[in-house]
Amino acid sequence: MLDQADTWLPQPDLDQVDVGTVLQALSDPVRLRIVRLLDAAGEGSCSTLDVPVKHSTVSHHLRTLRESGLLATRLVGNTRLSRLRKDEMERRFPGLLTSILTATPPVEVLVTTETPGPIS
Amino acid sequence: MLDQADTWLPQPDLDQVDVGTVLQALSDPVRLRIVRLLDAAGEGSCSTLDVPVKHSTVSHHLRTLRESGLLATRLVGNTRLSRLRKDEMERRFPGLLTSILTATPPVEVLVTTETPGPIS
DNA sequence: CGCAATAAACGATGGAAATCGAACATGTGC
DNA sequence: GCACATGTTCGATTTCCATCGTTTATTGCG
Repeated sequence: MLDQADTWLPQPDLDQVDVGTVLQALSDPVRLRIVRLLDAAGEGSCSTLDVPVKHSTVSHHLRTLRESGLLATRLVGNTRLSRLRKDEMERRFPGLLTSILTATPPVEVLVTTETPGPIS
Repeated sequence: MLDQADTWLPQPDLDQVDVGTVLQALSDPVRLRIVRLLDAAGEGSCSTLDVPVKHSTVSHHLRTLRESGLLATRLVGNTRLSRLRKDEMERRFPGLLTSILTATPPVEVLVTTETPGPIS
């Protein structure tokens, strides 16, 4: 492993990835959290990601994210370090990932119903 | 025809909308198509949208999109014209809708699945 | 006042996906 | 070699949701 370059899991060419596939991958709350964690940490593995599901489920989500083009996974010994394909995603879908990662959480307000006009 | 202002269906305040909710709404292919059609046409109703599902299903999707903050629906007679809340979405999630609406379809590549043999 | 048109509300159903546990594979270190 | 840690894969289960047909409500029109 010392004198050898990293090996990577197969990943799709982003030119052949549809934006609907990416949105589908990001629609799951756990996967969205994984994406945010990876953006903050740079890299992460199945066991280091702090998500409220079991390891087998995390593995499934990481596979989904990788097959949708969002992640790149490199094999280091016994662990698999995944990272966001941020630059490539930015070239393929400019502004998409950035807008999601920089999105602020919703404002916590008690009374909410904005009704522009009377209904009945 | 009357001198009365339009009435609108209730819609959420975008400040209280989570980006995950929007991604969830956009993850469905039919809803993504509806969003694109509305972006192109400006406005549309349940019967004018060209989607491959029944009207009741379109109604359900329009409701989902409206409750996620993506659509505003105004009542005109017995029809309901929906439009994208594009400007508000741009302020709440800068770049998100734009990146999705301007996303190019995946590149169609001719892939030879056979082994690279001699060209006969 | 009926009648057609538009669309939402309702209930049911089929299929897809998330989740889990167990089994299996692989690499690490003693 | 053996025990342990890390992850994937498989099968089963369960939950969610897209879809549909029907019904209900409202509007517009004769």
